[in-house]
Amino acid sequence: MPSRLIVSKELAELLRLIAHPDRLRLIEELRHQERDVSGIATALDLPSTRVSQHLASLKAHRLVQERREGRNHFYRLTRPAIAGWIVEALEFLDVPSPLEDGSHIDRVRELWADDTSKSSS
Amino acid sequence: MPSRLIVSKELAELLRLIAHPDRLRLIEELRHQERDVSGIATALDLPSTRVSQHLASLKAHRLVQERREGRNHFYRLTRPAIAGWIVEALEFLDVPSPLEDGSHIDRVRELWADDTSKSSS
DNA sequence: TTCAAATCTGCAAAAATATGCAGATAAGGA
DNA sequence: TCCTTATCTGCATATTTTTGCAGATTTGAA
Repeated sequence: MPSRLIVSKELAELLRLIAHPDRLRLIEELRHQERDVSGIATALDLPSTRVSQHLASLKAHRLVQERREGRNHFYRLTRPAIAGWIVEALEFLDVPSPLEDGSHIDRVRELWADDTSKSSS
Repeated sequence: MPSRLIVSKELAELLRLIAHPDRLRLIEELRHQERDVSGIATALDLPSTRVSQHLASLKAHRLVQERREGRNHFYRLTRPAIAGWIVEALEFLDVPSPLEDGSHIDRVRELWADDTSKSSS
Protein backbone atom coordinates (compact mmCIF):
# COMPACT_ATOMS: atom_id res chain seq x y z
CA MET A 1 0.00 0.00 0.00
CA PRO A 2 1.29 3.41 -0.96
CA SER A 3 2.70 5.03 2.14
CA ARG A 4 0.74 8.22 1.91
CA LEU A 5 -2.39 6.18 1.93
CA ILE A 6 -1.41 4.70 5.27
CA VAL A 7 -0.56 8.03 6.77
CA SER A 8 -3.72 9.69 5.50
CA LYS A 9 -5.75 7.00 7.21
CA GLU A 10 -3.96 7.43 10.50
CA LEU A 11 -4.23 11.15 10.27
CA ALA A 12 -7.92 11.02 9.45
CA GLU A 13 -8.45 8.82 12.45
CA LEU A 14 -6.67 11.28 14.70
CA LEU A 15 -8.65 14.17 13.29
CA ARG A 16 -11.96 12.39 13.63
CA LEU A 17 -11.11 11.70 17.24
CA ILE A 18 -10.58 15.38 17.87
CA ALA A 19 -13.45 16.56 15.71
CA HIS A 20 -16.12 16.71 18.35
CA PRO A 21 -17.19 19.81 20.24
CA ASP A 22 -17.01 18.20 23.67
CA ARG A 23 -13.64 16.64 23.02
CA LEU A 24 -12.22 19.88 21.72
CA ARG A 25 -13.27 21.67 24.85
CA LEU A 26 -12.00 18.78 26.92
CA ILE A 27 -8.57 18.97 25.32
CA GLU A 28 -8.50 22.70 25.88
CA GLU A 29 -9.41 22.06 29.49
CA LEU A 30 -6.39 19.81 29.88
CA ARG A 31 -4.12 22.18 28.08
CA HIS A 32 -2.40 23.53 31.14
CA GLN A 33 -3.19 21.13 33.95
CA GLU A 34 -4.38 17.65 34.63
CA ARG A 35 -7.95 17.19 35.82
CA ASP A 36 -10.11 14.44 37.15
CA VAL A 37 -13.31 13.31 35.49
CA SER A 38 -15.73 15.21 37.64
CA GLY A 39 -13.61 18.34 37.49
CA ILE A 40 -13.88 18.23 33.72
CA ALA A 41 -17.56 17.38 33.84
CA THR A 42 -18.22 20.42 35.97
CA ALA A 43 -16.09 22.72 33.87
CA LEU A 44 -17.73 21.65 30.64
CA ASP A 45 -21.18 21.18 32.08
CA LEU A 46 -21.54 17.62 30.85
CA PRO A 47 -22.64 14.43 32.60
CA SER A 48 -19.55 12.71 33.92
CA THR A 49 -20.50 9.52 32.16
CA ARG A 50 -20.16 11.32 28.90
CA VAL A 51 -16.83 12.78 29.90
CA SER A 52 -15.64 9.35 30.88
CA GLN A 53 -16.65 7.99 27.50
CA HIS A 54 -14.79 10.73 25.66
CA LEU A 55 -11.74 10.18 27.82
CA ALA A 56 -11.86 6.48 27.09
CA SER A 57 -11.64 7.06 23.36
CA LEU A 58 -8.95 9.69 23.72
CA LYS A 59 -7.04 7.29 25.91
CA ALA A 60 -7.46 4.42 23.47
CA HIS A 61 -5.66 6.54 20.93
CA ARG A 62 -3.11 7.64 23.50
CA LEU A 63 -4.03 11.28 23.34
CA VAL A 64 -4.39 11.38 27.08
CA GLN A 65 -2.86 9.50 29.97
CA GLU A 66 -4.44 8.49 33.20
CA ARG A 67 -3.15 8.68 36.75
CA ARG A 68 -5.26 7.27 39.58
CA GLU A 69 -5.26 8.74 43.00
CA GLY A 70 -7.68 7.09 45.37
CA ARG A 71 -10.99 7.01 43.65
CA ASN A 72 -10.22 9.90 41.36
CA HIS A 73 -8.79 9.43 37.91
CA PHE A 74 -6.69 12.30 36.67
CA TYR A 75 -6.06 12.80 33.02
CA ARG A 76 -3.49 14.82 31.15
CA LEU A 77 -2.53 15.30 27.53
CA THR A 78 0.15 12.96 26.29
CA ARG A 79 1.38 15.64 23.90
CA PRO A 80 0.24 19.02 25.18
CA ALA A 81 1.42 20.65 21.97
CA ILE A 82 -1.64 19.27 20.31
CA ALA A 83 -3.75 21.82 22.16
CA GLY A 84 -1.71 24.65 20.67
CA TRP A 85 -2.02 23.12 17.26
CA ILE A 86 -5.78 23.03 17.63
CA VAL A 87 -5.90 26.67 18.56
CA GLU A 88 -3.99 27.48 15.40
CA ALA A 89 -6.88 26.08 13.43
CA LEU A 90 -9.12 28.89 14.62
CA GLU A 91 -7.51 30.90 11.91
CA PHE A 92 -9.22 28.77 9.30
CA LEU A 93 -12.67 29.25 10.70
CA ASP A 94 -15.26 31.28 8.90
CA VAL A 95 -17.27 33.12 11.42
CA PRO A 96 -20.80 33.15 10.06
CA SER A 97 -21.31 36.62 11.36
CA PRO A 98 -21.40 40.24 10.32
CA LEU A 99 -17.67 40.52 10.93
CA GLU A 100 -16.14 39.80 7.58
CA ASP A 101 -13.22 42.16 7.91
CA GLY A 102 -9.67 41.58 9.02
CA SER A 103 -10.36 41.48 12.74
CA HIS A 104 -12.07 38.21 12.02
CA ILE A 105 -9.36 35.94 13.40
CA ASP A 106 -8.90 37.98 16.52
CA ARG A 107 -12.59 37.75 17.07
CA VAL A 108 -12.55 33.98 16.84
CA ARG A 109 -9.61 33.68 19.20
CA GLU A 110 -11.40 35.90 21.59
CA LEU A 111 -14.47 33.72 21.44
CA TRP A 112 -12.39 30.65 22.08
CA ALA A 113 -10.60 32.23 24.99
CA ASP A 114 -13.78 33.52 26.47
CA ASP A 115 -14.93 31.07 29.05
CA THR A 116 -16.34 33.60 31.44
CA SER A 117 -19.79 32.11 31.29
CA LYS A 118 -18.60 28.66 32.33
CA SER A 119 -15.38 28.12 34.16
CA SER A 120 -15.17 31.51 35.80
CA SER A 121 -14.73 30.41 39.37
CA MET B 1 -24.73 30.39 24.47
CA PRO B 2 -21.23 30.50 25.89
CA SER B 3 -18.91 31.64 23.15
CA ARG B 4 -16.47 28.81 23.43
CA LEU B 5 -19.30 26.45 22.84
CA ILE B 6 -20.02 28.13 19.53
CA VAL B 7 -16.42 28.07 18.45
CA SER B 8 -15.93 24.46 19.46
CA LYS B 9 -18.86 23.50 17.29
CA GLU B 10 -17.54 25.36 14.29
CA LEU B 11 -14.11 23.97 14.80
CA ALA B 12 -15.40 20.43 15.16
CA GLU B 13 -17.27 20.88 11.94
CA LEU B 14 -14.17 22.02 10.13
CA LEU B 15 -12.15 19.15 11.54
CA ARG B 16 -14.78 16.60 10.63
CA LEU B 17 -14.73 17.92 7.11
CA ILE B 18 -11.00 17.37 6.89
CA ALA B 19 -10.97 14.10 8.78
CA HIS B 20 -11.26 11.74 5.87
CA PRO B 21 -8.39 9.94 4.16
CA ASP B 22 -9.46 10.91 0.65
CA ARG B 23 -10.05 14.51 1.55
CA LEU B 24 -6.72 14.79 3.31
CA ARG B 25 -4.94 13.54 0.24
CA LEU B 26 -7.06 15.78 -1.90
CA ILE B 27 -6.09 18.84 0.09
CA GLU B 28 -2.47 17.84 -0.10
CA GLU B 29 -2.88 17.47 -3.83
CA LEU B 30 -4.10 21.06 -4.07
CA ARG B 31 -1.42 22.35 -1.79
CA HIS B 32 0.74 23.85 -4.49
CA GLN B 33 -1.41 24.06 -7.57
CA GLU B 34 -4.96 24.01 -8.73
CA ARG B 35 -6.28 20.87 -10.37
CA ASP B 36 -9.34 19.75 -12.20
CA VAL B 37 -11.57 16.91 -11.06
CA SER B 38 -10.20 14.24 -13.30
CA GLY B 39 -6.64 15.28 -12.60
CA ILE B 40 -7.29 14.75 -8.93
CA ALA B 41 -9.14 11.52 -9.56
CA THR B 42 -6.19 10.15 -11.47
CA ALA B 43 -3.64 11.30 -8.92
CA LEU B 44 -5.54 9.79 -6.04
CA ASP B 45 -6.81 6.77 -7.91
CA LEU B 46 -10.44 7.42 -7.05
CA PRO B 47 -13.57 7.49 -9.20
CA SER B 48 -14.14 11.04 -10.31
CA THR B 49 -17.67 10.96 -8.96
CA ARG B 50 -16.26 10.47 -5.54
CA VAL B 51 -13.77 13.25 -5.99
CA SER B 52 -16.56 15.50 -7.14
CA GLN B 53 -18.57 14.67 -4.04
CA HIS B 54 -15.66 15.46 -1.76
CA LEU B 55 -15.02 18.69 -3.56
CA ALA B 56 -18.64 19.64 -3.21
CA SER B 57 -18.51 19.34 0.55
CA LEU B 58 -15.19 21.14 0.78
CA LYS B 59 -16.65 23.85 -1.38
CA ALA B 60 -19.79 24.12 0.71
CA HIS B 61 -17.57 24.96 3.64
CA ARG B 62 -15.48 27.27 1.50
CA LEU B 63 -12.31 25.31 1.89
CA VAL B 64 -11.86 25.26 -1.85
CA GLN B 65 -12.84 27.53 -4.69
CA GLU B 66 -13.83 26.61 -8.18
CA ARG B 67 -12.83 28.06 -11.51
CA ARG B 68 -14.41 26.77 -14.69
CA GLU B 69 -12.61 26.59 -17.94
CA GLY B 70 -14.52 24.97 -20.72
CA ARG B 71 -15.83 21.74 -19.42
CA ASN B 72 -13.17 21.39 -16.79
CA HIS B 73 -13.63 22.60 -13.26
CA PHE B 74 -10.45 23.62 -11.52
CA TYR B 75 -10.25 23.75 -7.77
CA ARG B 76 -7.83 25.42 -5.43
CA LEU B 77 -7.53 25.86 -1.69
CA THR B 78 -9.13 29.00 -0.37
CA ARG B 79 -6.54 29.15 2.39
CA PRO B 80 -3.51 27.18 1.31
CA ALA B 81 -2.03 27.53 4.78
CA ILE B 82 -4.44 24.89 5.92
CA ALA B 83 -2.40 22.28 4.08
CA GLY B 84 0.68 23.25 6.06
CA TRP B 85 -1.27 23.10 9.24
CA ILE B 86 -2.38 19.58 8.42
CA VAL B 87 1.16 18.47 7.81
CA GLU B 88 2.10 19.76 11.24
CA ALA B 89 -0.29 17.23 12.70
CA LEU B 90 1.89 14.38 11.50
CA GLU B 91 3.93 15.07 14.57
CA PHE B 92 1.09 13.84 16.74
CA LEU B 93 0.70 10.56 14.97
CA ASP B 94 1.67 7.33 16.61
CA VAL B 95 3.18 5.13 14.01
CA PRO B 96 2.07 1.61 14.83
CA SER B 97 5.42 0.29 13.76
CA PRO B 98 8.74 -0.94 15.12
CA LEU B 99 10.14 2.58 15.09
CA GLU B 100 9.40 3.87 18.53
CA ASP B 101 12.48 6.01 18.85
CA GLY B 102 13.12 9.66 18.13
CA SER B 103 13.27 9.37 14.36
CA HIS B 104 9.56 8.63 14.58
CA ILE B 105 8.35 11.99 13.30
CA ASP B 106 10.81 12.06 10.46
CA ARG B 107 9.61 8.66 9.47
CA VAL B 108 6.01 9.83 9.36
CA ARG B 109 6.84 12.90 7.34
CA GLU B 110 8.72 10.73 4.96
CA LEU B 111 5.74 8.46 4.56
CA TRP B 112 3.51 11.41 3.90
CA ALA B 113 5.89 12.89 1.37
CA ASP B 114 6.39 9.59 -0.36
CA ASP B 115 4.02 9.43 -3.26
CA THR B 116 6.31 7.53 -5.56
CA SER B 117 3.83 4.74 -5.98
CA LYS B 118 1.11 7.05 -7.16
CA SER B 119 1.71 10.49 -8.60
CA SER B 120 5.25 9.91 -9.74
CA SER B 121 4.96 11.13 -13.28
C1' DT C 1 -28.63 19.26 -34.02
C1' DT C 2 -26.36 15.32 -32.17
C1' DC C 3 -22.61 13.24 -29.67
C1' DA C 4 -19.20 12.63 -26.26
C1' DA C 5 -16.47 14.23 -22.31
C1' DA C 6 -16.35 16.20 -17.66
C1' DT C 7 -18.77 16.97 -13.75
C1' DC C 8 -22.74 17.26 -10.73
C1' DT C 9 -26.95 15.73 -8.05
C1' DG C 10 -30.14 12.72 -5.76
C1' DC C 11 -31.03 8.57 -3.48
C1' DA C 12 -30.85 4.31 -0.99
C1' DA C 13 -28.05 1.01 1.44
C1' DA C 14 -24.17 0.35 4.46
C1' DA C 15 -21.04 1.79 8.00
C1' DA C 16 -19.57 4.54 11.66
C1' DT C 17 -20.67 7.67 15.65
C1' DA C 18 -23.01 9.64 19.38
C1' DT C 19 -26.06 9.45 23.30
C1' DG C 20 -28.60 8.01 27.29
C1' DC C 21 -29.05 4.71 30.72
C1' DA C 22 -28.68 0.74 33.64
C1' DG C 23 -25.70 -1.80 35.95
C1' DA C 24 -20.70 -3.07 37.12
C1' DT C 25 -16.20 -1.78 39.57
C1' DA C 26 -13.07 0.24 42.71
C1' DA C 27 -11.74 2.66 46.76
C1' DG C 28 -12.43 4.95 51.17
C1' DG C 29 -14.85 5.31 55.37
C1' DA C 30 -18.44 4.12 59.14
C1' DT D 1 -19.21 -5.76 56.18
C1' DC D 2 -22.13 -2.12 54.18
C1' DC D 3 -22.62 2.34 52.16
C1' DT D 4 -21.25 6.09 49.28
C1' DT D 5 -18.59 8.41 45.81
C1' DA D 6 -16.17 8.40 41.44
C1' DT D 7 -15.71 6.24 37.29
C1' DC D 8 -16.25 2.67 33.83
C1' DT D 9 -18.62 -0.60 30.59
C1' DG D 10 -22.12 -2.53 27.73
C1' DC D 11 -26.15 -1.87 24.98
C1' DA D 12 -29.90 -0.27 22.28
C1' DT D 13 -31.37 3.66 19.76
C1' DA D 14 -30.76 7.74 17.18
C1' DT D 15 -27.97 10.43 14.07
C1' DT D 16 -24.42 11.21 10.66
C1' DT D 17 -21.34 9.85 7.09
C1' DT D 18 -19.84 7.26 3.40
C1' DT D 19 -20.42 4.93 -0.91
C1' DG D 20 -22.03 3.41 -5.27
C1' DC D 21 -25.04 4.27 -8.92
C1' DA D 22 -28.26 6.06 -12.15
C1' DG D 23 -29.53 9.86 -14.28
C1' DA D 24 -28.97 15.09 -14.89
C1' DT D 25 -26.14 19.24 -16.69
C1' DT D 26 -22.89 21.77 -19.22
C1' DT D 27 -19.76 22.54 -22.84
C1' DG D 28 -17.23 21.83 -27.03
C1' DA D 29 -16.97 19.71 -31.35
C1' DA D 30 -18.63 17.30 -35.50
